[in-house]
Amino acid sequence: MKDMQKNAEAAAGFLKGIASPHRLLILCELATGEKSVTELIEATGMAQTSMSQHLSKLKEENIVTFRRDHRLLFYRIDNEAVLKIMDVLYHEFCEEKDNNK
Amino acid sequence: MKDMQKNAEAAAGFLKGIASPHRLLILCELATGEKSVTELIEATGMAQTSMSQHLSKLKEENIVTFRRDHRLLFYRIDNEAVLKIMDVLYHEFCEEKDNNK
DNA sequence: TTTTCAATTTATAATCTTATGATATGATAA
DNA sequence: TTATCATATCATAAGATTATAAATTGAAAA
Repeated sequence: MKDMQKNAEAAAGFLKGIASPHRLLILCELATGEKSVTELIEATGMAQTSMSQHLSKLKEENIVTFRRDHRLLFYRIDNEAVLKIMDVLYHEFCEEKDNNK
Repeated sequence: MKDMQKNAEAAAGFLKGIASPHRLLILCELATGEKSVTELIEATGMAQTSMSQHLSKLKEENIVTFRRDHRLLFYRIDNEAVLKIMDVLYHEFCEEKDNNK
């Protein structure tokens, strides 16, 4: 069982896929359901090119997929592990702040 | 509740702390209990300077702490969230492989 | 068909990350 | 005290990531 090295590389690649403030923000938006690229841009205030690049990275790591509806591309989260990790992150970095508000 | 930006940055910083094959390997070693830097170097085959830098990054993100015993520094995981995420990663990137082996 | 709209791709410069080698520190054994 | 062991820090070059601007694609409306 010395694929630990290989496993670590795969896991690290996956983590790098989500280890960015912009991509986490995108994922938070998608957590409530699929959204078009335009909607994501409006919701996050990111530049269009930047959004495209971040979505492309999320696709590369098999974290999101999309479907086309007319001119619009609708992205959605397609990864169980990411949902679990977002849950952990929510408790660690978002929930506490609500309480002592 | 528009600290989403702030929360995303904090969470991304934390994720970057573990999003490295080397640091994941270190964390796997520490998952079985505390270890000295020398033990970690032997177990992972990493260079001494590199190990020191990675441990330093893990300290920065409050993922590990250490205690001194004579000349040796013993590091250990000191973060619940990281343990939960490692559990998710294990199921996603390690467990499957055992089965179809 | 041509134009327009939604999105991607390409190119590039700025910034981060990482590995490596050299030096420094701090604790202890000689 | 000095030498040695365990570890950290510093400096630097190579590589990866990111933001931005410009050009490109593909679908559909005119």
